[in-house]
Amino acid sequence: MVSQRGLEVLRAIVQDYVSSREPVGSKAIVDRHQFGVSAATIRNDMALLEEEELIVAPHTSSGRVPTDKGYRLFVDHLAEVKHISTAQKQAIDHFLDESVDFDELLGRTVRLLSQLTNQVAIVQYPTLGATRVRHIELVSLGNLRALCIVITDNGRVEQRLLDLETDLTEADLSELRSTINAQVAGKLLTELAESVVSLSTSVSPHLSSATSHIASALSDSIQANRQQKLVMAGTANLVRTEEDFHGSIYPVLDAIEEQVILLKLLTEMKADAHEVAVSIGREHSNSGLEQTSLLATGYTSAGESATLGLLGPTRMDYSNNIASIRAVARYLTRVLDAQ
Amino acid sequence: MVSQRGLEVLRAIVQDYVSSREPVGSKAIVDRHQFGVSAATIRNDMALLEEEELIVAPHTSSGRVPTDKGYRLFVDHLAEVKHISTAQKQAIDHFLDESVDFDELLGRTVRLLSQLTNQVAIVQYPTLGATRVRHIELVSLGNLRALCIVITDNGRVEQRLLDLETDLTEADLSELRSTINAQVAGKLLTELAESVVSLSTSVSPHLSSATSHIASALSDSIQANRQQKLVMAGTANLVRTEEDFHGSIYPVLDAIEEQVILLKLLTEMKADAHEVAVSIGREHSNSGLEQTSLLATGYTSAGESATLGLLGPTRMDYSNNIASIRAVARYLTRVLDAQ
DNA sequence: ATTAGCACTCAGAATGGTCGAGTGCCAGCG
DNA sequence: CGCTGGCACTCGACCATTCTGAGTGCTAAT
Repeated sequence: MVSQRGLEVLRAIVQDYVSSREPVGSKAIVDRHQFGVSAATIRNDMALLEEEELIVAPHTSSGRVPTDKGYRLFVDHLAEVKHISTAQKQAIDHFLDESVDFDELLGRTVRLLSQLTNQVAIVQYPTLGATRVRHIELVSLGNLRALCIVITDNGRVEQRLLDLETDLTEADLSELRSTINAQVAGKLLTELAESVVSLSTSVSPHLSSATSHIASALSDSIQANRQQKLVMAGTANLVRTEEDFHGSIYPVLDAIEEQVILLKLLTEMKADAHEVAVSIGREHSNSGLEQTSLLATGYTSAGESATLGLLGPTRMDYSNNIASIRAVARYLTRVLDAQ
Repeated sequence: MVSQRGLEVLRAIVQDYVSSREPVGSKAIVDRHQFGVSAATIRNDMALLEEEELIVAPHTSSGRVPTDKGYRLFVDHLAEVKHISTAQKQAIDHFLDESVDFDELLGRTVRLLSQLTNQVAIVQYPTLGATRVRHIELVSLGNLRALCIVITDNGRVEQRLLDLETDLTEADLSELRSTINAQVAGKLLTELAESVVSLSTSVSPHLSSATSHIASALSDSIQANRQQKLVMAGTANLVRTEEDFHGSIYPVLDAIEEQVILLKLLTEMKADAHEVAVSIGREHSNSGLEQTSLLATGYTSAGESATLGLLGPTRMDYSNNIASIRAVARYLTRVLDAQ
C-alpha cells in the first residue's frame, strides 16, 4: 500500500517532471523538497509507486516519470487549487473587453486562453435551442442565389446561402421579407422552419417554391448548428512542446484538424458549468491523442451552455491550466450571460 | 556568362532539390536528366552559376542548393506553367460548392488551398468600399448593451457591440430601427456613419445619445474593416516541413500570429487579379520570414477585390503552388462575383 | 568546348570508451 | 519495523576517433 509520504513523493515527481521535463530520481527529490528522509527511503517509496503503476522508469536506471494513472491521482487528490494572479486577471479583463461582437469575443477568448496556458485552446459555440428569432433578412445576390440571415434575440447572427429556381425581384423579396417576419418574430428557433413552411400558401403563388427553399435552408441551418462549431487557437504551442510527444506530433495535428474527434471528446466529457473535467492520455482511447490531456469546462451564453476546452501534452501544468480555464470560463459567462 | 545549358542545369537543380530536399551534385544531375554531357561539364556550369550567386554549396564538397536569387530566376523564366489535374479541379468544385455563407466559403477556401499545396493558405476579406446598406438591425442584449448588425447588398454581414448609457425599451428600439433604416437603405457604407449622425435630431430626444453611439460604432466598424481581416489555415503544414527551416520555425510561427506583418507583405505585393505575385525569402526583408516564400493573387467579390495568399518554405514547389492558388482564386471569383 | 583522371575536403555514420546518474538490495541501526 | 548507508550494477549520454564516400576543383589530353 502506498503511504501518505508516498503520495507526497508522487506529487513531487509530477511537479518536478512538469517543470524540468526530465525523469526525476530519488536524489533530485531529497534535494528539492524537504522530506527529512534519505534518498534510499524515497527509493523504497518509489518502488511501491511503480508497483501501483503510478510511475514508470523510461529505462533501467533513470529517474521516474508519472503514468496516466499517476497524473490522474495527482489531478484528483494532490493538485492544489491555484488562484490566478491579479496580473492575469487584468489581462483577461483587458483582452476580452475590447470585443465588438460575439464571433470576435469567442475568437479572442481562445487566443487569450492559449496564451495564458501555452496550450491549444478550444471553444464550442453555444447551441441555439431556446433562443428566439428577432428578424429575418433576405438579400438577393443575383444569379439564382440569395442570402437568408437570421438574427436572434440574444445577438447571434446566422446566415445561409440559398439556391433558387428563379431569381427574385425586389418586390418579391420585400413581400417575402415582410410576410415571413410578421410570422416568425418571437418564435423559437426550433419552431422556425415549420413556421415558414406554413407560409408557402399565404404568399403569392410564384413565391411558394422560394418559401419552401427558405424553410429547408433554415432547418438545415438549425441542424448544422446542432453538430456544433469549434474555434481553436494556439496550435503553434503544440509544436513548441514537441519534445513531449514520443514519436511525432503529426497524429495530434491531424486529430486537431479533424474537429469531429475533438467535438466528440469534449461532449463526452460532459463538463458541467462549475467544474473542470480532465481526461488524461489513454483515458480517451485511440485517436492519436494518447499523449495528450484534455481539460473541459462549461460556460453559458444567454442561458445556452457550451464548452471551453484546453488540449496539451499529458505532461502539462494541471494546476495552472485548470485555474486559467476556469477563470476564463467564468469571465466569459459573466460577459455573455449578463442578466 | 551563364549559357543556355547553364540555365537548364539551374532548373534541374531547383526541381531535384525541391523533390529530394538534399543538395544536388553534378553526378545526380547527369543521372536524372539527359544532358548528354559528362559530370565534369556540369561541374563547370555549376561553378558559373555559383559565381552568379544563383546557387551555393552549404559546405565545401557537397551538392548545391538554389539561392533566393536562383529561385527568382527559376520562377521568372524557367518554371513551366502547370495545369491542375481534373481530379484537383473536381476537388475544388466539390469542396467549395457546399458552402452555406460567405464566412464559411472563405474558411473552406483556405482549408482547401492549404490541403492542395501543403502550405499555409491565407485569405484577406474584401473591403466594403462600394457596397450599399440593405438593412440595419438593432438587438438589445440587456445590461446596457446592444448589438448593431449591418447587412449589405452583396450579402456581407457585419456586427458590432454597443455600450449604451441607458437601456433601450422595445419601443425605443423599434423607433430607432425604422428611423435609421428609412434613412440608410441603399446608402454606401462609407456614407453610413455620417448619415446616422444626422438622425440624432430627428428621433425622440432621449434617443439622441444612443443614435450617436450607433453612429460612432458604425464608423469604427467601417474603419476596422479597412485594416482588413485575414483568415489562415494549414499552420500544421509548416511543422511538417520543419526541416526546411534552418534554425527554428518559431520566428515563422510568431510572424504568422502577428497577422499585421502578413497583411503588410500581402498588400505590398500588389497582386493583380490575373497574375500570381511571388516574393522569395530575403526579398521581403527582416520579419522572421527570411526562409519563406509568399505567393499572392487577387480575387474579386461582387466587384470588391481582395487577396489570396500562400506561405511556405523558399524550397517549395512553385509550379504546382502557383497553379493551385491561381485555380482557387479563379474559382472563388467565379462563385463570388457572379453577375 | 568537353572530358577523364586525380588529389583533396569534409559532413555524417560508425565505433568504442568513459562517466555518472540512478537503481535495487542488503545489512545494520534506532 | 522503518530508516539509512553502502555497494555493485546498469545503461543512456557524451566524447573522441576513425572511416567512408559523395562531391569538388584543377589539369592535361582529346
